[in-house]
Amino acid sequence: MTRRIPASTIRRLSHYLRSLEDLGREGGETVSSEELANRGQTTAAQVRKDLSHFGSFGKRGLGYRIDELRERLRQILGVDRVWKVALVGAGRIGSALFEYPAFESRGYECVAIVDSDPQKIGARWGELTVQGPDEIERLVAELGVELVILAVPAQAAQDIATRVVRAGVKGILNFAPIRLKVPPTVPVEDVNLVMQLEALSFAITQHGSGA
Amino acid sequence: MTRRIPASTIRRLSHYLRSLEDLGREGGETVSSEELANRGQTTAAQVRKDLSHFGSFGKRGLGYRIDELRERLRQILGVDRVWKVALVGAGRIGSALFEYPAFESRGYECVAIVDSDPQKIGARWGELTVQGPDEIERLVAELGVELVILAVPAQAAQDIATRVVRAGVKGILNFAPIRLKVPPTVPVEDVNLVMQLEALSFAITQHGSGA
DNA sequence: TTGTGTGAATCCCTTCACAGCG
DNA sequence: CGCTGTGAAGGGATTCACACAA
Repeated sequence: MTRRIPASTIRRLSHYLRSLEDLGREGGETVSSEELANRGQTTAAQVRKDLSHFGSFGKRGLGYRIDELRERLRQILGVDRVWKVALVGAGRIGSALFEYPAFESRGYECVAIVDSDPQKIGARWGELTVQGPDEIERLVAELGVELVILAVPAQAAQDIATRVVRAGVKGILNFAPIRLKVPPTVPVEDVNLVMQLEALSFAITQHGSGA
Repeated sequence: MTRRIPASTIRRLSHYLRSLEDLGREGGETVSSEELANRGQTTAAQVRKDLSHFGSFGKRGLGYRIDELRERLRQILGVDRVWKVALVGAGRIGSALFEYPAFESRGYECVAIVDSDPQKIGARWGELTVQGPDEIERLVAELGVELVILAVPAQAAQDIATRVVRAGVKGILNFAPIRLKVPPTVPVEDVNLVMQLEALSFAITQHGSGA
């Protein structure tokens, strides 16, 4: 049904959904593409074009009904349901994510925590107990884990990735600074803070010397 | 000197620099654009085009000298020096970043930590002491802070951003889920994990229904 | 009149192809 | 030869502009 959608469009859709929330207006009211555009860094035409890829659910002369648009965006992004997530790596990054409130409120439920450090195995994190790495396959299968957040050191990441994919995981949010080799059917999102810092230092350096 | 460089190019340059490191070869040897391409998700032509924006420092018939290319990439990205960073927000994310080893090894030096929680103020983190938010302007000025990592709750983020920019900060790595309003001369990089999770759930959802 | 939906035009990034240098 | 550097061609995403519906 949907054509090939570029990643930039998805990022914007995610942004529109966020914008709807802090709009401070009732669900029955409407928003215009113009308004949505002002909240992201984009244009009204871009908003309409983005949405038009998925059907036409705006009202001419009025705009988009907020609750309708929200529901539609949730469907498109696939967040109109709960995703079961396993956290692999119970270090600093792992614990930061575990406590991250936006996480659960957006429909991502952490159902398992795994770490290889014997000191951590058995520890209670809220309702969960940290499990050893041997348990991964069983946990994925028994709990129906669909997403894995991979927050382990680089040298351990590929092995874990291979194993969880084989166990049936459908997507990976990867914090390890390596390019994971997984089948093309399993999407991987890389979180790369060094890259983002370098984008900053580049922008600053260019700005100074360029102008 | 340099033209308008798209963000995608910068991301790739950052990647090339990383690839040079885990190439496991001496600095005096050479790499071809082909090899570099195989390590990123790109093509040989793309590598050459990316590099050509900044001059021609490859040798025809041979490739690029590794140490020369590394030095050049560092210059381009602005990481051929140490950047002084202040960490604002000493919560989970903050502590994760503080401990992140890649951080310091890439030339980003954390020179100050700030938090508004009275329980945290005064705590020792390595060589540093957590400071109160009133100190921000003074710290930025006295320590010559150039980058700020903003890891505070959304409602506090804009205020901090405005203040550190006024105090002379040149760039911000923003973990708060809002779009910061800052002058166009101050680049902001947003770290948005929810967006990345949504990109995953979109990809998985589409994959299942589309094919 | 207002604001959507959408072909057409534009712009920009990527890829191609090859001249040219080592 | 081998591999870079780069104009030219190609493809995709953004922007424009306007018909049309409420």
